[in-house]
Amino acid sequence: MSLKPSGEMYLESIYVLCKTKDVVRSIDIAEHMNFSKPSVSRGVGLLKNEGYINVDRDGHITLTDAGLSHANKIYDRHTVLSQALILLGVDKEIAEEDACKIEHIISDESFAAVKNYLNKIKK
Amino acid sequence: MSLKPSGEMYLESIYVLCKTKDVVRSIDIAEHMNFSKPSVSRGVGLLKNEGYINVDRDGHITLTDAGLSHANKIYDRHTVLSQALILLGVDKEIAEEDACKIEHIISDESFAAVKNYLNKIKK
DNA sequence: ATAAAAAGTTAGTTTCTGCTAACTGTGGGT
DNA sequence: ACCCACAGTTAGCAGAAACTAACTTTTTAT
Repeated sequence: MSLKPSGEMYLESIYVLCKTKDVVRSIDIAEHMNFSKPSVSRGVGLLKNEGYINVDRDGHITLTDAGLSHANKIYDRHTVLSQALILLGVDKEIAEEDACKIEHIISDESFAAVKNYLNKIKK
Repeated sequence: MSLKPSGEMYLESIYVLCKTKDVVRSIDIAEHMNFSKPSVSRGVGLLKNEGYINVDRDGHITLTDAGLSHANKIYDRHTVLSQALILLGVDKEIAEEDACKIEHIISDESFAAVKNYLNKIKK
């Protein structure tokens, strides 16, 4: 049972929310992603079962090592892809949206190539 | 009821098959996509209902104007995206696979930007 | 203390898109 | 004429991932 696109999205949201809030709950994720509470409840349950997050009895969510490393990977993809698109002249808004979709499906190889290109250009 | 990723894939396959065969049937699509006959049967039925293809009583499939224009669009995306990735150093095989996935989800704006970049570089 | 608001869960629905099993229909070869 | 192979369809299953409605449980505020 590997992480699916939707699981990655939840993980990424948790990661982002952790940076600005001291505590992350399901409801915060629901608001951030604009999903219903039951959807998040289910998503969070899966991530917990798969060992990517911990949920204490106050409903406070934290990333495990596996969760953090995966979230880092996805977040890196998000950053690099949106930056690359912006560099090509795409509006920030749209670049973000597209990065959100592409980050889950692009292969490691292609992503590495894009990242490499971006790094070269930035100099 | 707009075209979903899977519908776009069927359309693209039909388009590609049309270029090498004089007649395209469901079974040809099934072989080309490595899908079962019932899956293709359903997919073809949807495309027909939505007005993207015509199927005559011999089972011969042709693209309508709407179908052709959509197929052209997707095929263009496929070509441009895979070329762009190859240019960045990605293996042809992997570039093709990634293009297949990205072509359905990238926005018009981002695609235009990539295409523009590719055209500039090619000169 | 009690009522209301907030958070989370359960149950069941929907949509998408693949699958298998089993059927129908059609055309060719013997 | 008869049987088989090929093409296509029907019916039903599976699993991912969203939703609503309707709980329960917990927290807060008067």
